[in-house]
Amino acid sequence: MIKQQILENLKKVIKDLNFPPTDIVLSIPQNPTFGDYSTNLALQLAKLNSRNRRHSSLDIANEIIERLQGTGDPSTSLGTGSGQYLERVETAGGGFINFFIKPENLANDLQEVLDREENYGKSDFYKGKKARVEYISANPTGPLHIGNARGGPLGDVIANVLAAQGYEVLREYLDNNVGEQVKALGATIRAKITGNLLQDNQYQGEYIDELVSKLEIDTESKSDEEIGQLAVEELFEEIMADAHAMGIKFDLVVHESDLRKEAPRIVEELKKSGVVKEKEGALWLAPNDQFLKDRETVIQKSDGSYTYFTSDIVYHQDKFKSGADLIIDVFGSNHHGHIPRLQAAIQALSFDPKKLKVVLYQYVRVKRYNDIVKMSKRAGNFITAREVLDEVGVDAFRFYLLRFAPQTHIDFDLELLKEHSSKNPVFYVQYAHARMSNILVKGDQINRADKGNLGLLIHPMETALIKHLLAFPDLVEELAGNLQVHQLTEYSITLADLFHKFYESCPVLKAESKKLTKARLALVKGSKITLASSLKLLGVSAPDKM
RNA sequence: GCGCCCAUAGCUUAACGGAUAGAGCAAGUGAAUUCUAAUCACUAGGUUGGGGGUUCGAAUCCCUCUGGGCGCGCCA
Repeated sequence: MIKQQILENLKKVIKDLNFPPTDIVLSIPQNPTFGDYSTNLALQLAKLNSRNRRHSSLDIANEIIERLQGTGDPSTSLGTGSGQYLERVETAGGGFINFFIKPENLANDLQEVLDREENYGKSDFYKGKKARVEYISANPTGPLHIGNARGGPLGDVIANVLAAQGYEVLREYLDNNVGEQVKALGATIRAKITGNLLQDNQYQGEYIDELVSKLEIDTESKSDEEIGQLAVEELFEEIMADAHAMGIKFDLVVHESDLRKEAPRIVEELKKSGVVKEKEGALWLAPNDQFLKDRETVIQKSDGSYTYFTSDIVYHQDKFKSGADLIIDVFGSNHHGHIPRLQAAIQALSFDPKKLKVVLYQYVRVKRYNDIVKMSKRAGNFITAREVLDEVGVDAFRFYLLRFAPQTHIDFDLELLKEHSSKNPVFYVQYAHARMSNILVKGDQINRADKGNLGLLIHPMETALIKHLLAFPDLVEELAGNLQVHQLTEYSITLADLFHKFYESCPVLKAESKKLTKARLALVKGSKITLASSLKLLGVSAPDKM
């Protein structure tokens, strides 16, 4: 691959020139007049290289270029003579180094995509490493609502990306099936059945009525807690069904009722670490951390029972004990206060808190006639994930929620929902895939005596498309590190865009020559491989017809 | 009061500290002897909430103000 060779040569050159080692970024500039690949290396070196301040970034850039030109070996040389890869290298913008690659050489790199087929974009970089990804983990006191449904596709795609990079991934869900909330739900249902007036702090909403008719509970013989447990079991099943409808399956479901059994043990362990103190008859996690000093948290209540926090410490200890190298929690933003405490507990138990990465997402807000709908399970005014899912379909649902960085506050316009679904860019992307499939099916039927030559793909639209295809493996690798998986939607939209443009300007089956048809078919195939891979990571279908 | 997140075109939003801030929707003008018009080309739309600072370079980092979301010890 040309990009890798340029990187290697740059690395060698900065070593030869005695510059300090630095990460070299070789990116595809948005503006093609800045070359096929570009690096800001000289600008970075000028900053690092204070002892050599007489060198401006432009001087450094020219020095690097001069050295590159002289590397000699034709196969990897950056010389611009015949048989070599580069058309030219130039400096611009005060120190950027811009590489212009001969289009036919760039086109030959397409072979890599064709050879790897559905494995394109996968790597075994993290082979032997284990990752655990927890997501959704919604309270089973009501149906999954659209606000926190965002965590589903998000966690799912993070897991997909990690798996594509070689991690052995465990997808897991925590079912909070015990605690005060369960009693409160039980009390609500009892009140409904017995006809007593609902007090404050009880649950409302139609789903309560549905539960009442579905469960047929005998209120005489059962406590609030027992009633609540029945309800929570039912709701858990519904949440799992909703997750399934979103294309999500879990490898492991952990019930908090099981974690609570280990609560006494974990309290003892924390005591031994010296981070527990007794106050007002309860036990508190009180780590020696300035930031957490006034945020002590109860781990055992004065009545001897335990809290969710205690369960979560047990849970995370299990995750660490299982030998996971990477632990990811996808949480709604309202959990942010929980995180430093959890990290403190992990530290107290002598595990490495750096292995835990928390992805916080903001709740999706729903607008109805320009008003933001406040969503609360207790108030019963939420919009369920299922309503939206049934309305727009799973592909549009996932793609929409995955398009934006998790920390952004999405405002979802409910009244434009239907229209929104047909305008969702997912269809633009899927249409591109259908076009690719269609061309390949037809292309299969024509006589292709000539062997294709990828070097014929030198139209600017072809070059732009090829460059984008070649960037895919780097993207997936990067996402496994930074978890910014929304970039995959961006990538697939751009790929579709480039393909549609290529389609308009470069006839495939009706190209000037059979050879060109063959080469273009290869490009269509490479595009299809790459687009299908990115859609697969997103959990969105790649239709052959639309 | 303290803490976390956000503010980019009319709307929804993108952009490892990089070059002329990029898309889609909505608006306007075009494209059918053509591999799928769920497409393409073009037009219009921006002082990246305000003000300072750091930097060769800031939507991005720091400070501050404004406006919104979320959270803050016996809920989960």
